[in-house]
Amino acid sequence: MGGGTAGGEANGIDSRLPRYLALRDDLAAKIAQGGWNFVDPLPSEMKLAKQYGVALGTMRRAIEELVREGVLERRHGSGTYVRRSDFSGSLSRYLRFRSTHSTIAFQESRVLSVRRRRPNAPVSERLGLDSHAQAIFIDRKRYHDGELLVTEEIWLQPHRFAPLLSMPLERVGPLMYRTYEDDCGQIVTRAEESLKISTADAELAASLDVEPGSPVVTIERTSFDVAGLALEWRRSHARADHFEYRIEIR
Amino acid sequence: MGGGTAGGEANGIDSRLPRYLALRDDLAAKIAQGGWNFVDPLPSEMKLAKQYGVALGTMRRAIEELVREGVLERRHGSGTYVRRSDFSGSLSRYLRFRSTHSTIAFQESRVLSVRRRRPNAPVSERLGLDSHAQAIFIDRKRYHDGELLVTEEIWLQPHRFAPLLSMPLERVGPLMYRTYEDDCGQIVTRAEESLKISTADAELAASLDVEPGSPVVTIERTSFDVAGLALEWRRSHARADHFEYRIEIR
DNA sequence: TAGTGGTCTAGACCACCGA
DNA sequence: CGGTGGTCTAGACCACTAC
Repeated sequence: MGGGTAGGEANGIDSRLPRYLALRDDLAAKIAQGGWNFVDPLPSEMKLAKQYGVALGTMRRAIEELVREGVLERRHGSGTYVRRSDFSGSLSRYLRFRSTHSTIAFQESRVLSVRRRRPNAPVSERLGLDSHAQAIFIDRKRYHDGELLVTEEIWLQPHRFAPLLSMPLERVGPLMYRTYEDDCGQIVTRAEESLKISTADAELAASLDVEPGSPVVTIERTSFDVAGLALEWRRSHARADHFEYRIEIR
Repeated sequence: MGGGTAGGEANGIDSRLPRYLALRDDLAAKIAQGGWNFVDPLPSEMKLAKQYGVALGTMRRAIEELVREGVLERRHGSGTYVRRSDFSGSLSRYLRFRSTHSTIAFQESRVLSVRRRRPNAPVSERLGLDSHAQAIFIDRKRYHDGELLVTEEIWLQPHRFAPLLSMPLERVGPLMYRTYEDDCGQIVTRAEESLKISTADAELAASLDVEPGSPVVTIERTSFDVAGLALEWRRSHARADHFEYRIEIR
């Protein structure tokens, strides 16, 4: 049958979206729920198309969406896989701390605590939690050449990241997003980041080991999963010296 | 005929690329040369497909590439157009200067000079110029509420931006990318940006009207056209107070 | 109402991977 | 070699825009 005149669906999450978008959402939901792992391929395009009762091209387009979003990965003669995000990167990809001369990434990361804690209103709102609900809170510091460069507070969806509470602290860092994937099955696909310059008050100055009044970079980030749920909110304070931020604009 | 077995091409720029990519490059080149304007639509997909001797779907895919890159824009019942870049935006989209309380974009921009000038080696290299060649140099300042917040040096490809040399200064700003399009026919489609924090030396402090030693944000950017040529390199120094940078990571 | 882009189908051949 | 994704075709109907 040609055109949008539906045939025999039944399982679409959505209603008046184009089929390929409904399919995209359906696949996204399944991925967010851990329906497929990182090592085995999804069913082939052909199988998925038949399973959903759509043409191959339509299924391909749905998959293409998720590939563009960095959620899926195609390997030519092999199959389509859930992507192990090098997104873990964003920071490591975009942030660099210049060690005197050369440009080197972070060296050490230390997680000071992981516990349940009630966030304040703005954080609570960003995570879409009830105002009195608890979240998971992580306190973390980053060093380079033994020098403390970044302090971070990280707030997480309480239900999705419960496994972190019972892990030894050393195992939580240093690659948070990797830990999210491996131990909690949560995949971050998108984030919003904002960067400001401020000066260190006494407390921050002490914890970053700089003079009070020194410039400090504050980065706030909200990270989302495939389905658009805010998984994490974090705020990082970084020493402004040795700091560089790179980005590509399209 | 099915499959990649070519039919009757002849005009493709490229050889062993998929057809839709060769088409993309061909269209891109035509756009970069000003082959189509902003107000009239390109020939319809059907016409283009016939003109190039490919199937409609193949031509659509080529166009889709350029749409994703922000070069073309589709308007449903109307046609496909060369996009007037709101990229002009990157700054206005990502950069915000917080005026005490509210978040407002730039207000005023003043171009101090536009002239030929020989860039130093790093800039020269970024623009892909001979080491002794001249470029076009622009000196610019930006104000908000009468307060000077940004000073900028802008270096441009000498041949492509010659029209700027004979324009009244007031007409050059404040929307540079728009000027590039309207008066020079140059469309920026991509940019790389890097951001650092430094402290103002005497000269910079004077020109930004802050105390020497105050924190200053330095943003360096290289901008490219559809074909991948570096059109512009610029460096901006901004007062760190009232400064915010927002970005989405994908 | 004519023409444009948007969605969907069905089926072909090619290029690559892994057993 | 069989199976997977990658490219390409040809043609249908839908949704929108502009006249």
